[in-house]
Amino acid sequence: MRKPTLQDVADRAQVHRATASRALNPATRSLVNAETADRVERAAQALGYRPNPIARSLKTARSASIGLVIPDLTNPLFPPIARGVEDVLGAVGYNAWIVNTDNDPAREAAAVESMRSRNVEGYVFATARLEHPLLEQLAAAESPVVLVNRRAGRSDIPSVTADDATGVSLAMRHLVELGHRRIVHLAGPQGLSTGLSRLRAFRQALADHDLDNAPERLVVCRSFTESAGAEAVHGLLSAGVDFTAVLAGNDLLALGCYDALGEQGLRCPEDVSVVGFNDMPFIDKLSPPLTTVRIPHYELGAEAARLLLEGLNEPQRHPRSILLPPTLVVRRSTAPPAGTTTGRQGGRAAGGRRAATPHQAPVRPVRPAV
Amino acid sequence: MRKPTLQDVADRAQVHRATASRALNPATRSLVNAETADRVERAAQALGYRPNPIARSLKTARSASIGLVIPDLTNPLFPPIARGVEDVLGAVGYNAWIVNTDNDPAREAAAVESMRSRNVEGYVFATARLEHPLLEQLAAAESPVVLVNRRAGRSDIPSVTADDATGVSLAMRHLVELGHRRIVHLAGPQGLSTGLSRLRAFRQALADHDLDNAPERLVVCRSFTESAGAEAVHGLLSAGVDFTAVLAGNDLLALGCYDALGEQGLRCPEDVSVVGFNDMPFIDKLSPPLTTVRIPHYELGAEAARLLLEGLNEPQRHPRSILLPPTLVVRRSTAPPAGTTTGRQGGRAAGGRRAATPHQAPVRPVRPAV
DNA sequence: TTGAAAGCGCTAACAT
DNA sequence: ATGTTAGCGCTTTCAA
Repeated sequence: MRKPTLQDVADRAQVHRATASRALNPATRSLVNAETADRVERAAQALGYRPNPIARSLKTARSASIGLVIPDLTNPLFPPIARGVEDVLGAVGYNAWIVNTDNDPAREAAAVESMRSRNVEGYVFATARLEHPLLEQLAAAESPVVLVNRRAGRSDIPSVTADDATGVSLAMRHLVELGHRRIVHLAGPQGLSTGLSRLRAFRQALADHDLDNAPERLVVCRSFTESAGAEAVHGLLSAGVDFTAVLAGNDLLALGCYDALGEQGLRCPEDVSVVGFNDMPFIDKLSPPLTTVRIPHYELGAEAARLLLEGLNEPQRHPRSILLPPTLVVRRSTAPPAGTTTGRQGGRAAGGRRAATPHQAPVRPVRPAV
Repeated sequence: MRKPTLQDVADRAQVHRATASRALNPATRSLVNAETADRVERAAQALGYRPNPIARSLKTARSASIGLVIPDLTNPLFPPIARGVEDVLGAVGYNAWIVNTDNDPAREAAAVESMRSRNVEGYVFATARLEHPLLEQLAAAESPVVLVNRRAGRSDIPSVTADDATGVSLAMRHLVELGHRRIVHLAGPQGLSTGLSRLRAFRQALADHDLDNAPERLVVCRSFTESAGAEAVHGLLSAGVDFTAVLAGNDLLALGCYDALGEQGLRCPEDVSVVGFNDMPFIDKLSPPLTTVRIPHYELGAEAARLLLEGLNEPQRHPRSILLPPTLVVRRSTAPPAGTTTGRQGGRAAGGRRAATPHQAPVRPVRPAV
């Protein structure tokens, strides 16, 4: 039994296949006599007819699908974004074609070309760098593109990102209210909007709280990875930098921070408080559970998909970018610095969805070792 | 500048487009005069010609892509499998179309139909259940299908899975050598091959080591989730079941086990040893780091892709299934049971790639509370 | 070895 | 309101 085509349906309904096409397409159904349309409908039903999207795509140059470009699916950040994108698209009959670039521009370009040749109607990029020729090129060609999680340098490409400034501000307020004054920032790569904006917000927070902007308490890491975080903290400790808390540019850097502190015999939070960024899956299972700025990744993906669909439907509409509010999730990796007589509750300031109940660490006059 | 078509290339090379097609297709290139072929090649190069896969697919009913059906991308088990599949496929110019089913047969069926209509050439399923009508149906229709991670009840569908029997055996030997005699198994759902085969292997191991097959020390969980694991252990504890170690059906169940033990004030490994299954990302960051049976998920995916490609190229070949060997990764969640005078090294027995160095827990006569 | 012709299944001008 | 016609870009008989 060959798969029925539109011609088969038309034959059975005794109409021309063009009529059958119109009857079956919701957008053109009104052009055809209701009775005829019904007949076609029933014929299609009876035959189990399913339109062939390949043929349709060849004709229309559309595909009901978009490309989702991510660095690497095995980075736990991205699956929730992908699900958000897919769930929104799926609701309107669209699909997402996922590609991993491993941060390789050549792979990215190849993937985009491959998707383009398959008539994807737009792209969601989670790989944006501040300098990003391919994105510039797509934007110049007016390809529908939405950035998610990170932005590009030219700000006229629509994006959906977390409000890093607010996130950093919440985290810093929390630390300051606990009594910390010497806070290190492990900044992410400055070629990424997330790395840059969090660093800027850190500087702003230092100013807001009248804290020293000591250059030695800032480390720009080469990547958002556990090993880069560990390396950074080892460097700080061996340089004898004085600090009681670390604001990590993301959770993986915080993880590396845990590793390095552990190796040096320093305890968290008794000796050093640590705050992460993202609240990635299972990060609450660390010991101690990590205080972190939660970013709603699923919603980021969902909003990005909505923005892209909007762009597809109303191409002339002015591009928008969306900032989603992060929240601080206070867990047990933050506590008053050693030497503090009373830990002050950081609760209200935290703004997190969970109550802020900093672990009351035994007060011990420990300093990061030289 | 319109995208160049084959006709444009043919015009430039002064040949008919059929000739151009032959020249550009490696498989048919030998049919055409070498010089002519070269001319076509250069024309294509000059124009930046890229074949249109949609048109090709409409004509040939092939697509150079396959469907990858997984339950949920946000389960950390699956991204490595997906990468393994994609990397192998990518090397031969194939793509994978990833769909999430959320374990919903209706979604799965819809997804498969959607992929089929897009001419995918085969499927890798990571969602196999022992009873799986859709898989039976695809197998009956001789659609190229390879199962990964889990198998179906009918064993004639090719699959790539871990050798669970060996994995369980390694884990049980490790526990027994540490001195455990009363070991609980948190079994996964018995409708999944992983749940079933690990349970069977557990029973076998009890027999091999002359341990009591006490029914109260077996809990079949409704799902492979943290909450199911916690529930199971709460049940055991409130029923007063006597045990010193837990073999969890997977890492998430082990995680739930940690939660429940913690809530009851029991410590791991001092009071109860725990072994997981999978060695999923970041599971080594738990406190204590989880001893677990490592399954090579990336390789599972890679092998599945190879098997599928093989099936596409040699459809008549007899179906094979592949078992990949797991290894035991001994970390700090396993130790001699309380009351043991000397912890025996379980090293050689473990068979893991890391040396087995069980944490020497202080010996305290603690029992799971009633 | 190459060209001619047909057609994969569908949609959209255009005509009636 | 429906049918006619043409064609999306490619591959593959068939004929020369």
